[in-house]
Amino acid sequence: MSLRDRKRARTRQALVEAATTLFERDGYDETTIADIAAAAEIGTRTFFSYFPSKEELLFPESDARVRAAVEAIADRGPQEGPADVLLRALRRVGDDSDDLSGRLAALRLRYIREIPAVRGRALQIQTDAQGEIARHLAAAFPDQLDEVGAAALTGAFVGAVTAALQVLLADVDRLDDPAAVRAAVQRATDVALRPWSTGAGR
Amino acid sequence: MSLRDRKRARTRQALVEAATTLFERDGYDETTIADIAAAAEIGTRTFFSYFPSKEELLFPESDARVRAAVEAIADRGPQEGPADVLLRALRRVGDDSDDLSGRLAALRLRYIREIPAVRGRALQIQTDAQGEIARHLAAAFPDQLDEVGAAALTGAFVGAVTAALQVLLADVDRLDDPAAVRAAVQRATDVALRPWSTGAGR
DNA sequence: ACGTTAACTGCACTCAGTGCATATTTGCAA
DNA sequence: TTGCAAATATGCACTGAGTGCAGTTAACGT
Repeated sequence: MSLRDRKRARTRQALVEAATTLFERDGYDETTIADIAAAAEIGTRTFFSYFPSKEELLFPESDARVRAAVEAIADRGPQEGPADVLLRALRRVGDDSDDLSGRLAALRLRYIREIPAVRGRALQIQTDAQGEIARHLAAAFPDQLDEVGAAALTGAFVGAVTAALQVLLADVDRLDDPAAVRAAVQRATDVALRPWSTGAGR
Repeated sequence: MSLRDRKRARTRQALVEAATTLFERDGYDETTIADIAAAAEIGTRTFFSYFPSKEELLFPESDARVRAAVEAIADRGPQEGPADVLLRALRRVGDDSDDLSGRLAALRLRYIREIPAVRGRALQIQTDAQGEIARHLAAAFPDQLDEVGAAALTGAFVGAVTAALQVLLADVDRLDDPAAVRAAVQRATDVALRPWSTGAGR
C-alpha cells in the first residue's frame, strides 16, 4: 500500500472521527460539512472527494458487510440449502459488525430514526446489498433458484429480519438488550424461512 | 368541501401536472422547483406549502394505497388468516392503482431507478406503509400475532414481492408484460407465505 | 532529479429548503 | 353587506449541500 493510499485512508478516517465527535456534540443538522472538513484539517471542497454526501459519513464501510455475506455464500457446504446459507450469512454479518457498540453505530441508529435523509440512505444501502446477495445466491444454487426466486427468498428473509428489528428500534431501550434482539431475529428468520429450512448447519 | 379546499386541491393538481410535463420535457434534475411553481402559476415560496420537497411530487397519493390495504385488513372474513388478508390487501392495492399506466407513474418508475433521492423516498414510503400494515395486522389477529411476529410476516411478504418486482424493474421491457408481473408476484407470495396459507379466499 | 499523474484547494455558482414579515383571500357571523 | 379572524400566498434574505473549473501541490515511476 503506497504512501498516497495510506495518507488517503488516514484522512478518510479522520473525517469519520471528526464527524462522529461533532455530531455527538452539536447534532446532525447543526454540523455542516465545512465544520467537519475543518476539524479534519482539509478544505471544504476536498471533502467531496472522500464522501459524496453528508449521509455517507454514517456508513463508511457499508460494502464490508456485503462482502462478508457474499463470502458466506461462497463458503457453503455441500448439503446446505439456500436458507441455511442465508442464515449463516446473517450470523456472520451480525458477528463481526460493531452494529450495537461504538459511537458511530450509536449515532447511525439514532439518525436512522430521526433524519429522513439518513433513513433513506440506509434503506438504499440495504436494498442494494439485498440485490447483490440475491444474485450470488441464484448463482450458487442454479438448480433450485432462478433470479426471481432468489430475489423473493432474499427479500423475504431480509424484510422479515429488518421489520422485526424495526419494532425493537421503535423504542431504543429494548435494543440495549441483546437477548431481545436475538429473540426477535430468531423469530423473524423462522417466519421467513420455515418452509426452506433443512436444519443443516444449525 | 369549501371553496378554499377545492382551490387548494386544484392548485395541488396543477403542480403535479406541471411537474409531470416539465419532467418529461427536461428531465428531473434539469427541472427546478421555481420552474414548476411558475408553470402552475404560484410563487416559488408557496410550492413548499403544498409539497415539502421535490421528490414528493412523484408520490402525490402515497397514503391512498395504505388506506386501501388497511381497509382490506378490516374487511377480513371470519376464517381468514393473516396470510390471506395480506394477499387480499396486495390484490386490492394492485388493482385500483394506476401503477403501470399514466404519465406520472411512468416517470416514477424511471426515476426510482435513476435518481437516488427518489429511490430513497420510495423506500421510505414503502417502509412506513409496511409498518402501518403490520400494526393493523397485529391488532386484527391478537391471538395469532404479536408486534414482532406481525412485523416479520409483513416484512417477509412485502420484501419478497418488492424484491421480485425489482428484478423485473431492472430491465424495463419486462414490466410492460402484465403476465410476467403477475407470475413474479405469484411466486414471491408463494415464497413468503407458503407456511401460512390457509387457502381461504383464493 | 524529473516529468507525469493524482490529489488538494479556493472561487464562483446553482439550487433546495427555511424563517420571517407582509399582503391577500376566504370563511363566518353579526 | 360588512367586518373580523384564520388560512394562504408571496417576496426577501439567508443557510447549506453539492458541482465545475482552474491553478497549485504532492507523490509516483523511471
